[in-house]
Amino acid sequence: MQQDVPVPPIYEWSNRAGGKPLDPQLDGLVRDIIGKVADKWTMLILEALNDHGTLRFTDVGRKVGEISQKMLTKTLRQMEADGLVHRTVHPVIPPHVDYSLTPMGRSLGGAFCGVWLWVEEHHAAIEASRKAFAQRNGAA
Amino acid sequence: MQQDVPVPPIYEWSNRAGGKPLDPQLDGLVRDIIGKVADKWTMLILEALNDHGTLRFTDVGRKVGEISQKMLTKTLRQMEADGLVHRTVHPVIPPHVDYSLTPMGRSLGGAFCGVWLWVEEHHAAIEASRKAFAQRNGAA
DNA sequence: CTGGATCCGGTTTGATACTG
DNA sequence: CAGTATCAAACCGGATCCAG
Repeated sequence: MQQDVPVPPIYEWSNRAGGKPLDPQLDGLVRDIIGKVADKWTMLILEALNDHGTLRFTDVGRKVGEISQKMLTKTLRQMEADGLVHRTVHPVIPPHVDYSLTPMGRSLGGAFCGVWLWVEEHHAAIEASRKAFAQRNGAA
Repeated sequence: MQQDVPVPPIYEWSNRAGGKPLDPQLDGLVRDIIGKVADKWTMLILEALNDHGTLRFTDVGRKVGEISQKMLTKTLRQMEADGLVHRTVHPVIPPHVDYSLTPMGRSLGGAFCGVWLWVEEHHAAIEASRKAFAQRNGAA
């Protein structure tokens, strides 16, 4: 494990699934959450809302970029069920629905911050690695 | 590895996609990386390797849990191409292949640490939120 | 043991059309 | 505008066979 991590008292990540027997039920839940949270659209929507505070349905899609309204709806609903986003329906015509992050959603955004920074930092290295890999294999 | 990228001080997350015009190409790459990195299996494998240092093919699958051999192979290959894992083939019989994280892979593990902690912290709240949501909707 | 290749069924996703 | 309904395509996973 990494030893240069100055995070002794807190729950160590190596502790989580190290060799420790977790409740199979809890493990299942955690796994399920990971599966949903570690989702491309979830991350992008999370970021869009974290950035802009409150957005309407269509605007979320615009900020996210290339997303079908089906996935937008589905992901938004999932996030709402998980308590990550708050959905406000204004009963007017035409319909007006606002989405914003809940405090929990914002905290998840903060947790993902490290990942975003990582991507920013390493995208060049990844690109290089991919090229090298393609050459090693594809162009044997 | 990573280079002299002109990443000023600390890239603020709200700064990343705030209203700043990024290179569309760079944005596409970042989006692609997010799509791969924010993957259930990638995260799980990353954790397994981060935990155990070096694992053989079959052992990675065992540590990850419920993963098909197809997905294991596929994800491992992708991670290798991206420079996250190092694949060592020992030319013996029977074959022996070791997988371990590269420095970049370990750093990604560190970046995800915050997400793991977040899940540990909030899984109960999520569960509660889901129940409440189900009741608001399903059991109207 | 470590995979690649393939068939096959179930799930997810995307594009499009339609509604209130 | 904010979705839902529908159909087709892509993907995932299991099982199996095969090769080194």
